[in-house]
Amino acid sequence: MPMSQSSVHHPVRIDGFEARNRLMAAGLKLFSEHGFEKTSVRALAQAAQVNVAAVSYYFGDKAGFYRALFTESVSPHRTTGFDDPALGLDEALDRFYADFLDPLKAGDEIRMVMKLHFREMAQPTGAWQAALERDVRPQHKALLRLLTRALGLRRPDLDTQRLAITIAGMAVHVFAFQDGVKALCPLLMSGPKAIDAMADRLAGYAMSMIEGERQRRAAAMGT
Amino acid sequence: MPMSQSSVHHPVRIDGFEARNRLMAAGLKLFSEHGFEKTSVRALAQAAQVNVAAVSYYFGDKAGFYRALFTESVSPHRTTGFDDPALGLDEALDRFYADFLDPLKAGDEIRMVMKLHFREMAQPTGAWQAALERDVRPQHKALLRLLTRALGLRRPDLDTQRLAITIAGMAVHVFAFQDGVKALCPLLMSGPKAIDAMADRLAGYAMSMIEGERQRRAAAMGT
DNA sequence: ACAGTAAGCAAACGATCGTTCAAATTAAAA
DNA sequence: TTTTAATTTGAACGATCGTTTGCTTACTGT
Repeated sequence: MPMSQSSVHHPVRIDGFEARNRLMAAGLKLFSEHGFEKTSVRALAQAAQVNVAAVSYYFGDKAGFYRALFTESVSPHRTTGFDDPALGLDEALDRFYADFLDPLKAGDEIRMVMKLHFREMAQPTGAWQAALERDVRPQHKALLRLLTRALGLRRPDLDTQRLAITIAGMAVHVFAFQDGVKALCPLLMSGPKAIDAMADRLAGYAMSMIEGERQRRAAAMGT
Repeated sequence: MPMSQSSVHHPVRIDGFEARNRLMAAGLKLFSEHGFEKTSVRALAQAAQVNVAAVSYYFGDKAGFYRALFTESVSPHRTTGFDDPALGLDEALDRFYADFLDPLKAGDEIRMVMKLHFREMAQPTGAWQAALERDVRPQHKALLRLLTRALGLRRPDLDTQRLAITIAGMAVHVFAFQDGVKALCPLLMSGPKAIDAMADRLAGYAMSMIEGERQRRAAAMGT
């Protein structure tokens, strides 16, 4: 078994971590490209230029390797503080969508992490459920707070939930189906400026939706 | 090659087409549940109560079986005629979302077909690309026509594309991530009445978005 | 009645998979 | 230097996979 930290009395050599890191990089690439099943341990070892037994040596087994890769990867969604009461509703939504779509402009790594995550949604192995509770749920709650405040409610109800799910879903959609979007209209998601424009439009859509919901509630109140 | 006629006298032996149909049913269930890779030919044969060789016999090989299953399955999205110019915009959107979300209320079969399709999106094997051109593209064009008319344009531009993608995406989202939605808020998608309510809200959201886009265009025109 | 054919079946094949193991290698510790 | 432990290695194992192969059964047409 590999040691995880260098002890004072018995320092270990650091070469081992490099092999581990190379495996992680190769795993992110291959798993996100071909999925868990179609990626063999031998292909991983060859891509990382390590021995076949390295996966078992460092991660126990293939599934453990995948789990480590999934949990140790940077969380792709980093929309923070958009529900700050000091922000106006339009500012909050602008920040939300800008932060959410930002990884689309970034390099390969984050995009590969995203692909891993969305693969998990369609074929949950349990690793995704943990990520949902840790990453998604808090953002949903924050969005719920923002909407509850914007609609002048004391507590979120079912319609607030519907609105929150849909507002977040618009951003998730362009992430998950960017290949399909590119097939339908290639210009929409190509280049950082197109991404920014999309985020801007999404924020506008959300504003309209919230305003419409406000009117719908007022009308329902009247009857 | 299999040929088959129904026997009148001694229906002891199973008709060839029945074995094929049983394989299709089992394949839809297992493939949508566990994916292509994790579904073995032996598991398929056992579930369909046929011999292991039946898959090769009727479909050539496992991949051919999957392809046949994917293409012969009923197309899950059947939103038709929502872009009829005789319909009002609100009526058109109502019909669009109602038709789109309708399969969520239906039995297991359509739901399994949907799961197959969304699996394909995350891990395209080529079968999905064909379905996109055949099923998705026409609906996108129809939605584009509807929006072009609603916005008073002569031809759709990039912003019209963004609007169309997003409006359709709201419906796709609740389909593709219904498990995630259920994890976040179980009440939202449980039962036919909840589905109807969701479709109703989505139509309202889309109306608000279109109205907002109209105003944004008018404002942009003024500057 | 008898050939012809579609259908069903058990068994086996070759390939690939994930994993294990014992020996070899390396570098730090004593 | 010797000792010790972490790492690397190539080979092999057992299991499972998709597919093929003869062979038997059941039915049809003449």
